Amino acid sequence: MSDLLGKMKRTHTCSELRDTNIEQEVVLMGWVQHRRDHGGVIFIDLRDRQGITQIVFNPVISESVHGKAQEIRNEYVLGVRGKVASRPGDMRNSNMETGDIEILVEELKIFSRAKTPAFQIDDRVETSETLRLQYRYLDLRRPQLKKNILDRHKASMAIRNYLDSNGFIDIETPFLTKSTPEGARDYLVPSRVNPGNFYALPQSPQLFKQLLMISGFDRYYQIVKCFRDEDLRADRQPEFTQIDMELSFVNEDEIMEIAQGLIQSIFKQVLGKDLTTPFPALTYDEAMERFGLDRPDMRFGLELCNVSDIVKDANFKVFSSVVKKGGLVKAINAKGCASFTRKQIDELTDFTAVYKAKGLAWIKIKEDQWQSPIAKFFTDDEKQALAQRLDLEPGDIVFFVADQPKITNEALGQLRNELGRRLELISDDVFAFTWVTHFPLFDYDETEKRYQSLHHPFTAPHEEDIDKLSTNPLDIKSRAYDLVLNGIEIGGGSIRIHDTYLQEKILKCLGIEAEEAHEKFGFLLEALESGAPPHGGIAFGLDRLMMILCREDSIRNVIAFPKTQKATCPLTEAPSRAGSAQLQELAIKVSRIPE
RNA sequence: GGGGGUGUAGUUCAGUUUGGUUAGAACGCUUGCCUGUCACGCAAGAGGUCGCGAGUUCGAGUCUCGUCACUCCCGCCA
Repeated sequence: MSDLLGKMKRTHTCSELRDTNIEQEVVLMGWVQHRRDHGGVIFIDLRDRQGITQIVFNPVISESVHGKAQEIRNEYVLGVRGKVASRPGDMRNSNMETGDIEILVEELKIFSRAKTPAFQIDDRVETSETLRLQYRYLDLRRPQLKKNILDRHKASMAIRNYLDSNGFIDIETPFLTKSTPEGARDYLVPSRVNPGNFYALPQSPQLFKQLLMISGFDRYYQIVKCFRDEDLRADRQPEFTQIDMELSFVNEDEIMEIAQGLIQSIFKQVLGKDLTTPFPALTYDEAMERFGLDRPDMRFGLELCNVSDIVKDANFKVFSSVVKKGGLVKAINAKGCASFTRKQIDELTDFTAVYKAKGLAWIKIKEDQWQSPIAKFFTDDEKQALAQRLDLEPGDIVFFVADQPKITNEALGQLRNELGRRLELISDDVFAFTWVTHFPLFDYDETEKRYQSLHHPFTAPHEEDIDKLSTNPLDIKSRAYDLVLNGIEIGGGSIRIHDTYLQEKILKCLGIEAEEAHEKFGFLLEALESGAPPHGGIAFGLDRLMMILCREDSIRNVIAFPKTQKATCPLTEAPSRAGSAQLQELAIKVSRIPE
């Protein structure tokens, strides 16, 4: 039988007692982290959310309490009353915050006995993902995961305080709603009272926050769950959290300034780190040109270099024919890496093949010659031009990818990141932010033969580009911006279209007919006609941001109850089959549910 | 949908290349001893469907095929 709490009242946490508390009578409550039974005296590390304090059971103080303490095992939940005692000099533990003191226990309550845990509650012992998720409540007792969750709370408070003091209003938007016109698959929820009809869980509160602008709540925010039924990744969960904001009567500069302040405030509160603002900004075109990706990791150099013009007439047909077909030949000079082995080069070739590059050409620059399978194809003039453009010096190795622009940029951009990792140019302690602006408004979907919004169809184009709608839509730049941190997109937003006429033109360009538009989000179009302020916003992925702040490499480690890669929860065993009575009530034909 | 990695004691792993007697280690757990430890120490002990299924073989943790789970990536998705 367990002891009850009774009149026992916790006076302190396990992190706060110090030398100054000596002789005080205190009551601590918590879990047993370790026990060290010396036959006579028993030491126990008592753990709670805040920390660990050593408690001591000594038969000299109480024979009966010491006897009872012999039963104690790891993870038992205890309440102890006793006196704070100083630890004599060499018995102090400088590794513990509370290492100068200990509690001499006079009264012991065992609130709860615990089975031997499925894994040790200790960061030093790695455990499989399944087991961690199945016993998530034990996993959350471990220091690192606990710290991540507490840091997330700090971030959450920083966000609320900052946005509140900047005039933002926290407004909840519905989870049971209608499909939002963004790319991802929706999670559907059947409606019992409307048989055969479904709600969609929101992929983001996009339409609602625009409606709130039209309502006049000129600064809105929400820390809000969003849902996307797509395959998972280390940085993607089917339900994730956004810091969602929308503002009226502002342009992108103001939004970016406020967003920077928010990030600054989060870093200050969570890490105590002062970030310098404004963050640097790149246009999309510049990011693609220099880094090959729209989310460049700015912690290191190794920039990409376009050499298409130099090799366009080269005897090396792989290069020249690509250029003639409108492709791109770009290169990275890995300074001082001419010592790369054949094996290393092969690994890098395989690496770029993942991103569809057909090959990875290379040249090692030696003192007197170029060592390379392709060097012989270049004239002396071409070699000289390459050497100058790429700043080639003896000891360098330069990698080339030649392909359609999309593939060249992606493959070489990813290779750049890989080289950064391999050459250890990337530090966890550096936080390199950059804005990426002037995204294309559309891209072209080859399979569906039509234009698609890169962001979403409510993103405003730059004013000077509007007349390209009828001539060259792919040249239109949008008023969208992403915030990139260490090569990871942590947020993005845009100025929205607040003009019905322009909105209709854009929808037409996207091939969305009036009828279809009306059916999908007619309510927004109608609202735009009811007095819409100029407005725009931004949303940050809180999980990704916390992942970087906590130096984790998976967002699962900053989410209390995440899902596996198959989108299941080993703890609750969700998703699970529904009973046929339940399905019948929802008017879902049971016979069509696969066994 | 596709490619890679992993799966052996409660946990983390070794053993698989080259099939061969009773499958090991560390931590954890149990019991005993121990009054100053702090990942206490010492001694003894328990603990195995080698993910699952089939096949090859005199013989499979080890080879083959299938399958499941976890994970990383491509596709997909901001």
